[in-house]
Amino acid sequence: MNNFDLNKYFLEHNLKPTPQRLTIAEYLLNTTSHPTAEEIYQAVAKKLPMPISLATVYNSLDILVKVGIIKEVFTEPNKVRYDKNITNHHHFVNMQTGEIIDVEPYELLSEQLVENYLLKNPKQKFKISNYHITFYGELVE
Amino acid sequence: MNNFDLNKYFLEHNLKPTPQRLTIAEYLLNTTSHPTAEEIYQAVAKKLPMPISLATVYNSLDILVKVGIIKEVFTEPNKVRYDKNITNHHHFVNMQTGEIIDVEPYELLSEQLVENYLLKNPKQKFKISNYHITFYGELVE
DNA sequence: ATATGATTTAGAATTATTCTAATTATAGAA
DNA sequence: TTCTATAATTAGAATAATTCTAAATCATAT
Ligand SMILES: [Mn+2]
Ligand SMILES: [Mn+2]
Ligand SMILES: [Zn+2]
Ligand SMILES: [Zn+2]
Repeated sequence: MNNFDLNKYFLEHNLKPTPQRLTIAEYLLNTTSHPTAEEIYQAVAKKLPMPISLATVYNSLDILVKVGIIKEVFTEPNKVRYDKNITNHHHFVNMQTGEIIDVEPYELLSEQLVENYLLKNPKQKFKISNYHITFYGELVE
Repeated sequence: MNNFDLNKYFLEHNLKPTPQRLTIAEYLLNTTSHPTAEEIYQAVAKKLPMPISLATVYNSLDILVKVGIIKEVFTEPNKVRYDKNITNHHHFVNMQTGEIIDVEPYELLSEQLVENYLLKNPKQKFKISNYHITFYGELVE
């Protein structure tokens, strides 16, 4: 999504495309990392001509989550990260660096997985609406 | 694990079986819920004859995690929960109540899952040492 | 131009957690 | 037994992430 689309997208969702919101969204859409609010605040503060407050960063992120441009991810204790990748996907945490890498879902397995968990845990009837896998490990080679 | 075992277990791991630690461990071992430090603090304070400090709860929980009597679970933003179930397992979050229920792993699928994720994401070579699934949904019937 | 509501802001407040430094408990040496 | 070293606990301060509050600014429609 480029700047033009972003502006349009905001208007379509009845969101004022303010410089703060646009810069935050643009920053997220141009990174594959999964930054925290603080990291976003630091980066966006440098780009904007006017000062920005951390409250605005949190407000904007909440709004962007609500309209569905971004997602929140919880992979670590006491830290929320934000993700431009809004498709269903999973995360690999590099235990050496802390880096979080997107992992594509495997639909065939996905169906099997949910089915089998339903069978395997018969005591309570779950209706699973979604699930998220966090992989932990390291990169090799 | 009963009280006697617990005492023995502590000694075997060079941990003084203090009333605070024993009461915290005992509380966790007798619940299937996944309580927070604050919930544990409240419960344990009632049981102990002497007062206990929240710092001791956090200290003791860290130690119990380190020796492997309990595990930490992260299913929600900005909240760590503690789990007596130290086997590899997953969690189902009841989105209506917030309740967290253990979900048994399905080993056959598990192997397939890891294998396939390795195949499906060939750009970077992951060495997956473990993974955790959080299911979201509701209970039916 | 003016009014109105939306947005942003600085800073206070809150929540979860960790740190600090003093106090208490305990086990082993004398 | 007393002494002593070390471990454990404590209250409260500090920190980190987030949310709240209430005032200031901005934008839009009259
Ligand atoms: Mn939020
Ligand atoms: Mn901890
Ligand atoms: Zn992602
Ligand atoms: Zn569990």
